[in-house]
Amino acid sequence: MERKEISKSVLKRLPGYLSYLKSLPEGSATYISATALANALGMGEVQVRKDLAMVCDGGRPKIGYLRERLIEDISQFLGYDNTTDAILIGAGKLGQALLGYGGFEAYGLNILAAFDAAPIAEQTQEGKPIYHISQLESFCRANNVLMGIITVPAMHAQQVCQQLIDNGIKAIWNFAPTHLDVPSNILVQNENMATSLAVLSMHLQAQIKEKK
Amino acid sequence: MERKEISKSVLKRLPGYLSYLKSLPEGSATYISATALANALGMGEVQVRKDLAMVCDGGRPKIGYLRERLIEDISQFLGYDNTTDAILIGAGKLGQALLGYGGFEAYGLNILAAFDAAPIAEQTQEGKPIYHISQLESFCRANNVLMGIITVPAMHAQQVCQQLIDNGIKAIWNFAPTHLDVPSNILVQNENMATSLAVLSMHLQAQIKEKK
DNA sequence: TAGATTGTTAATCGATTAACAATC
DNA sequence: TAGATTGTTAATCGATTAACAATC
Repeated sequence: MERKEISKSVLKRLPGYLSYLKSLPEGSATYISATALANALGMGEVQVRKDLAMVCDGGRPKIGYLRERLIEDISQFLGYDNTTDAILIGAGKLGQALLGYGGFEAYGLNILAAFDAAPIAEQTQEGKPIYHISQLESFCRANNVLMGIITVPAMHAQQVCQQLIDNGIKAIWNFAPTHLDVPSNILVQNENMATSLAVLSMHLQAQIKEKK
Repeated sequence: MERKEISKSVLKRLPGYLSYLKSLPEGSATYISATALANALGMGEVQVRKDLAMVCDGGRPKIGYLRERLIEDISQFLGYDNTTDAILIGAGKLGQALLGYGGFEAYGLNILAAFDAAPIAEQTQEGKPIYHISQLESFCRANNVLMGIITVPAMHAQQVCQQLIDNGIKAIWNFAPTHLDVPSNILVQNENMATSLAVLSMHLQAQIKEKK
């Protein structure tokens, strides 16, 4: 398989295919067609086929794709098979919820530790260490961490972001509802609840109006 | 101002403008230009101008937009000024973090209560009630709730989703990492962590490869 | 063979960007 | 007036969809 340049829109759909494929019971058919996948996820079948073409080499006409193989290919493409170490800054409610969420391992994400300006405990219920923010530097150097998760209040996010970059972080998952200024080689992925809410409440407004 | 049809992409950018405008200190200039906004958020200025044109009626050439007015217009457009009531299903870690997060009020979202198949407490630390899932129906009827937040494990999400729809919910904020099948008049907004992670880890893979 | 499916090439659609006229 | 800015019209770009040939 030749690895072509992949667009962000395709990339964002891949986890959906993967999770659906994985959710199929053990005894399911060995092969699955793009048509079946598309129907299950409410998408166009051509789109599914094109997306799959990016990550695996070929289904078989009239039969479809080898399910197990497809799972493997997508997982590998998304890097789920080799884990990424990350640290989390801001051990508040949201931060602790993320620390406690066991599900990230399935995505190859391993949160090593949390940092906070005023740690309330030495570790979480699950045993993940919570350090004072002053330990950030030495920890990053020692563990060669590349991903940082920001769950501090918006007010402090930019400053924390800068600290992360200074310590070698290359990718930032930002839960703070604010824009972060970063150099072009650093990637910020905003988990923006406000954005989702905007879409939802616009839909409700339209529905309410319609009813009148 | 004539309310035109707004695209999702524009809609998703509006909260960003709003939060930046609100973050400006009290004593800031009365007017702000699209150019200034664009620079601050790292966007194209034409795009900002076009977006703003959707929600407010006109800035003044050479001067810009009235900052206060812009905040008001975007807030109103996004429906932040009239609150939406919501209920949350699944009072696990993530559910409780969302229940406890005070910031949603600023977005006009009011989570009335949580429901769970096995409630571990009668209410959260913050005093939000946690009911048994069997109470869902009567609660929805009594309070005319239109938005539901799903924070149950993926396995149960579709079933919970159906219950919500049966009880009159029109918009669903889905935190479960799974696809939900719904009728076309119901909106599902997926808060998909896997999607974000895919983008982030792809970036890291590219960086690591580059280094070699 | 007929039919279901894949994969590719072309057409469409929508969103972003560029160019420019209008305004203060 | 000159220059900064707005808002609009046209061009570009990218992604989705449609049409179709290839395959088993």
